[in-house]
Amino acid sequence: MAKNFTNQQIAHLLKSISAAYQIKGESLFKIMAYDRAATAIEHLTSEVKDYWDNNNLDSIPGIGASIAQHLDELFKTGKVKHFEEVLKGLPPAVFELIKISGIGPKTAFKLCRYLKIWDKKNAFKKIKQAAESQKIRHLPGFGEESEKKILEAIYKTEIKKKEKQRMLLPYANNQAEVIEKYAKINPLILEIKPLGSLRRHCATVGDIDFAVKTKKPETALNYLLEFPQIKKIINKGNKKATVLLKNEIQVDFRIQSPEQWGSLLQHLTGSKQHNIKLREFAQKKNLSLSEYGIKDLKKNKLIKTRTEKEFYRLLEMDWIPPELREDQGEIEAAYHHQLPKLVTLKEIKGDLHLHSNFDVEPSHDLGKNSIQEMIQKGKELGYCYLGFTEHNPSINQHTDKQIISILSRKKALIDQIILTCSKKLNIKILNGLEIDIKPDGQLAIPEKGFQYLDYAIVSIHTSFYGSQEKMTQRILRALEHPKVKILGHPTGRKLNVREGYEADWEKIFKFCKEHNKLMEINAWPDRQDLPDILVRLAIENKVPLVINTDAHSVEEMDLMKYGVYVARRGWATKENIINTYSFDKLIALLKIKDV
DNA sequence: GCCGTTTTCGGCCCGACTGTTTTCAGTCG
Repeated sequence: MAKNFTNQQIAHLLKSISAAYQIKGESLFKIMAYDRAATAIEHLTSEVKDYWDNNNLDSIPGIGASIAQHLDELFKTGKVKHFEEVLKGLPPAVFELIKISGIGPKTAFKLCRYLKIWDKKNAFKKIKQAAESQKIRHLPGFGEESEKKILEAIYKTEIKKKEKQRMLLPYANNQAEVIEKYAKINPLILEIKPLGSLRRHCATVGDIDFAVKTKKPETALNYLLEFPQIKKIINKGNKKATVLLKNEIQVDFRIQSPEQWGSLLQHLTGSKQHNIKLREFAQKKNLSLSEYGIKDLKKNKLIKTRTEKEFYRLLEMDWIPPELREDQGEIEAAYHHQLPKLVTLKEIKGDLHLHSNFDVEPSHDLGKNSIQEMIQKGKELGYCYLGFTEHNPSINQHTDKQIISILSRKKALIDQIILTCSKKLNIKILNGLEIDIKPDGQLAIPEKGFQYLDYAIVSIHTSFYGSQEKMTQRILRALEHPKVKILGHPTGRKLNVREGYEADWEKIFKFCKEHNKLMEINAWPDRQDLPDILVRLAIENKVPLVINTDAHSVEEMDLMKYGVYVARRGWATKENIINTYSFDKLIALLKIKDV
């Protein structure tokens, strides 16, 4: 009987082995190999167990014959003899303590040994007590400073555990703008740019990294460190500094001259995996890459680059949009000049998921603004069409007849608006509805109600936690209705709140492709759903996509860019995104009758 | 232990900062 292990568990196990080897002084490359295998598994989009079921564990990058064999044993028997050997004699507490930032394997081992801590349980607490009662400073190799650092790291880890949250992208964006504004007051700072996951437009952001262009590194850095919102300077050198803001956000500043600006941008944008792959690639050409430039190892000469484009060009590559820099094939594509032309915000021609304040008496939120106000805003955004999709009237509080009556009233209003306002503004209007998918896959309006709609979005808003098979069937059943064109916020995830539900996406994608149903990329900050990884999978399966804001007010119609970012991270081009199409092409594709 | 557009052997990304130590190891990104 095969045992099941999650990717998280396996990654942690491999990390522990890597740490154990580090303590035991094994070869550095073996340590790295295990560490890489662990990281690869953390970033995997499907389950390791599925690879094992298909007998292709070693197709995971970083996993070769040896680790594959160990994992095979793990799935078969639930344990690995070789790993047990490696971990033998080491306190399990070590693998808890390395979770504290600043404590690595060797430090953790020393602490466990000197303080006689063995068990995993309470390891954290015991270290904290030792630090608080100033016992650590007297241990060999430790001092007052390191004790203080350990204690601070523990407090920080405790906070993190409690909050355990990364910032949502729009929030991080706003925070970064405040710092940028402060920096730009100083004329010695020629340019400042937030990089890292913020520049790659990841859904969530951990720390904020800034690159700072200046000819006066010391003065510029000192000025930045006087930013009034800084609570504490964590570390400071000649070239970089790390600070903690009063709102607990960690910010890194990295200083560079204009001559080496390009290489710094590249270096600090990451991702780590992208940079590692890029440097390996460069190595084969006898080049060594760093934040300082490209070093020709034969001539022992450093080539400096002012721009990022130049940096990639010297590697014979096209410039890679930051959203793609995740080591998911973008380096190879850039080298062969086959990068996709990613969709842009400018190319978006309409928004098909909007909630006005027309009172459909729904069970979920009503919008704040009138249909007319939202049309006005759509015009300002340069859109050609809009779709109004309020939630369905609540089924508990209405009879079928009442629901039909509400829908017919809304259609009458829309028809009237089309005749007046929308004609005048030359913007097309579609009359839609966002309909709940009931637990059995039925839709929450009576069949007769559909005649008043141009199209429907279907979404799950309740009962998220069924089995994968049940959820898949539920979604497929809901998509069957001919008026249903879009699956709204498909995975149901809420960042920092809940995971999405389990479903067989390949199966759903296949259905969508065959029946021309659109998968939504919902731009709402805590949804960003479909997630980027599934966007890519959907595109590979030739599923048409639509980017919608789900706006409940005119202001929220501005959120479209965050949906575009998600699409770009999923390698989407204009052709993949249906709301870059003209209105005629759109209704032809969706088989929406003349409107 | 992994991996292959020179390689199935012999390489393996690169540098900043810190603390404790007397020149560097450990950790991080």
